[in-house]
Amino acid sequence: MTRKILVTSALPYANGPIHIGHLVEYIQTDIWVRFQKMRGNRCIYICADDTHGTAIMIRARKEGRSEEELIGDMSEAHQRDFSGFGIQFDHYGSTNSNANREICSEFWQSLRQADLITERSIEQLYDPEAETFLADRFVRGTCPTCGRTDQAGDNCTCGATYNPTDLIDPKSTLSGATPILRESNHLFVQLEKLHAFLDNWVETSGALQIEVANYLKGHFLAEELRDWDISRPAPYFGFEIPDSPGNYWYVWFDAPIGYIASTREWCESNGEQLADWWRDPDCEIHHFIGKDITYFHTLFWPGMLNTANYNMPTKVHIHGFLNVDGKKMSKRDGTLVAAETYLKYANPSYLRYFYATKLTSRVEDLDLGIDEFTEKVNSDLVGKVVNLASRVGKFANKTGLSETYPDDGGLFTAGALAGDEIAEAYESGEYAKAMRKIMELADAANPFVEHAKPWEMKKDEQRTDELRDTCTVALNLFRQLAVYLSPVLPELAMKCGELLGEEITSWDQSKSPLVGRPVSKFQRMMDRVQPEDLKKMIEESKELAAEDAATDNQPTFNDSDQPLKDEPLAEEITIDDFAKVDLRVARVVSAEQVPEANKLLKLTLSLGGEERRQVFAGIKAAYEPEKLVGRLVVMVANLKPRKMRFGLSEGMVTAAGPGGAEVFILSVDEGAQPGQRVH
RNA sequence: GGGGCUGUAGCUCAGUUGGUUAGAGCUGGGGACUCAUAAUCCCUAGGUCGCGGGUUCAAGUCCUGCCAGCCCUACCA
Repeated sequence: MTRKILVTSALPYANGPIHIGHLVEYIQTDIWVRFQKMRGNRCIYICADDTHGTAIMIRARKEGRSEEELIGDMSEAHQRDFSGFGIQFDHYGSTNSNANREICSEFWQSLRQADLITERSIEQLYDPEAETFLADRFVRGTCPTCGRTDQAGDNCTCGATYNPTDLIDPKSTLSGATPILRESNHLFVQLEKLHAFLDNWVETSGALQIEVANYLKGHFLAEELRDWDISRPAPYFGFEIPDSPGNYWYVWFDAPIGYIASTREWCESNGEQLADWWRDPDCEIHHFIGKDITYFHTLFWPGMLNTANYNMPTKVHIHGFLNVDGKKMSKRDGTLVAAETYLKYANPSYLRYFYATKLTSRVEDLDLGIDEFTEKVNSDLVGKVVNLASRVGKFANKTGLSETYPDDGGLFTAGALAGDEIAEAYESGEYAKAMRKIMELADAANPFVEHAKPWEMKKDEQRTDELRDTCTVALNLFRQLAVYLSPVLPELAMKCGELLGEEITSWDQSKSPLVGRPVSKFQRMMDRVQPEDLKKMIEESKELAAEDAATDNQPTFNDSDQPLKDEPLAEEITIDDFAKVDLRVARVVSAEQVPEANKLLKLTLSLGGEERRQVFAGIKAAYEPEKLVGRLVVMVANLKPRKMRFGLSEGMVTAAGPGGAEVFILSVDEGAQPGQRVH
C-alpha cells in the first residue's frame, strides 16, 4: 500500500551558517525521505528558513541593512549548503511569507475561539538605547548571589539562578546601556486547558520515543502547565498580531506554522491541495528535530494543531547533539565546522555515511571521532563496497553481463532476503543497524571474487565465459549494495546506474539481478579520505572562528539612517576641490551673547600668535558662551568674510546637527595647536 | 535536589521473549594474492559482559544496592 508522507526538518534559524551539527538532522531526514521515495511511497520533504525574532533584528541592525535583505542572503546560503550535501527538499520556504502570515492568523483565530488566549502585563528589562526589550541572553551583570561579574541574565557560573532584574549593575549586550524595567502587555496561551488532551496524546499516540514521553510525563505534564508567552512588543521582526496592534507573534509561534505554510507553497506550485496533506487522516506527518526543541514540538505544537484542526504529528523523530572527538563542538578547537568549509576539504558522501553508521532511533548524542571517521569511510565504503566494482570494472567493460545470472553460492539471494530487515531498520530510524547489515553483505561479496580469481581467467581466452560470470556476480552484488545504500549515498547509486545502464530508483531493484547487457567504462567512484585534508579543515575552521570572534567583540551600534536621509551625500569632489577649503584649528578666546540675535553667539577665535578672527556662529541654543572659552574648534579659515547685521563674520565654526539645540561643534584631539591646518 | 540515558574485547558497536563454548567490523600479530584506490583474502590474538547482592535448574539478558560517565530540570525542553 502506498503511504502518503509529509516530512519536515526543523527550520534553520537565519542567524548563522549551517554547520556539521545541523547536518546530523538534515542528513538523517534526507535519508529517510529518499528511502520512502524508493519504497514507492508518496513522500514530500518540506523545510524553510526560520526568520523572525529579536536576534535577527539585532543582527540586521549590526550589519546596517534590512531584515529582509539579511534573511534573503541567509536563505540562499543555507540552501546552497544543503544542496552541497545532497539534501533534497521538495520545497524550501521562509517563515517570512504571506502564506505563513495567513496561516498564523488562522491558528490565532482558532486559539481565540477556543478561549485559550489571555492577556496580562509583565515587567521586562528594556534597552533605552537600542530601543528594544531584552531577552535574558541579552543582559549581563553581576551575580546577586556570589558577586561574579559579567554573568548571564538568568544564571551564574556559581550555579545560582535568578531573574535578569535581580542582576547587580545589569548591562545590555546590545548597546552597553543600563536596562530599565518597563511594563508591557503580553498575550499567553493557556496551555493548561489542553492538559488532558496532551496527557492522552503523549501516552497513546505512539508519536514519541519512549524516553521523550517519559520525560514529558515526569517533567511538564506532572504539574500544571504554565501559560505560554506568545507575543512580543514592538520593535520586533515578525508578524504583528492582527487584533493586538503593537504586539508581534513570538518567533516560536510562527516557526512551526512555517511547516504548513511551506507545504502550501509547494501545493500551489504543484497543483495539490493543502488539506490533502495536513487535514487528511491518511497522511502521515513526520517531524525530525533535535532534542533542544522537544518542548515546542511535543507540547505547544500538538496543542496548536489540535486546536486549529490540523493533523497531529504521526511521529516526532528526536535526535541528540553532535560531539567531535568526544567533546562538544567548539569554535576554538575548530570542530564547529561550517558546511561550506567541510565541502572544501571532504566529500559529502563521507559524512552522510558516517552519520548513518551512528544514528539510532534514540535521543542519543553522537560522536564524530576524526580517526573513526577516516577508518570507517576508507574501510567500509572504499575498501569493501566501491572496491567490489573497481576490481572487476575493467574486465566487465570487455565482457558485459552474462545472459543468465550465474551460480554465486546463494549470495545474491541472501542479499535480497536481507532487504526486508534493512528496510525495517531504515523505516524505524535505526540507520546504524541498516549500515551494519549492508556491510555484512559487502563482507561476504569480496571473498567471492577473491576465490574466483578473475585475474587468472583473463589470461586464458578459453575462460572468457567464466570471467564474464564472475564480473556479473561481482557487479550485481555491488549493485545490490548500491541500492541499499542509495538513501545514504545517492551519488554512488547514480554512478552504479551509469555503469550498468539502469538508473537506481527503487528498492525492489535489489531483488533481481541485471543480466545480458553491456557495462560502461569503469570510472573511479569514490576517493579515500585523506587525514591531512581533515586537519586542514579543522585548521581553517579555527581561523574562521578567530575572525568571527574579532567581529563579535565589536560593540553594537544602533545608528539611525535618518540624518543621511535628511541630508543626502553631496556630489563627488576631487582632492583639489577639498584643498580649496582651508580648515584650521582655532581656540575660542572669547564668546559673548549678541542681545538682539535669536540664534547667534559672537566668537573670537585665535589662530595662534596675534591672528584673530571674529565669527558669528548659530549655536546660541546649544552652547553657553562661558563654556566655549578656551576650547579648540575647527574653523573654515578662508571663507569670504560676510557682513551680518551685527558685524563682520570672518569664518565659520564647523559643527554637525540639524540646528537649534541639536548642534555639535567638532573638537580636536589633545595636542593640536591653534593655526594647524586640517588635512 | 529531582529526572532520563549509558557502562560488553585497544576502538566503534551487535547480542532477539533469560538457555549449551559471549559475536562483528576496525586496530594488532602471522601468512597469501595482485584484478583493485598499499585495496582484497586466509589464519590468529584479545573480554571474570562497570562492581556487589538477589530470583532461577539456567542471567550480559530480570530485580536490587553501589560506582562512573553523559544529558535535561520550562521560555535555548
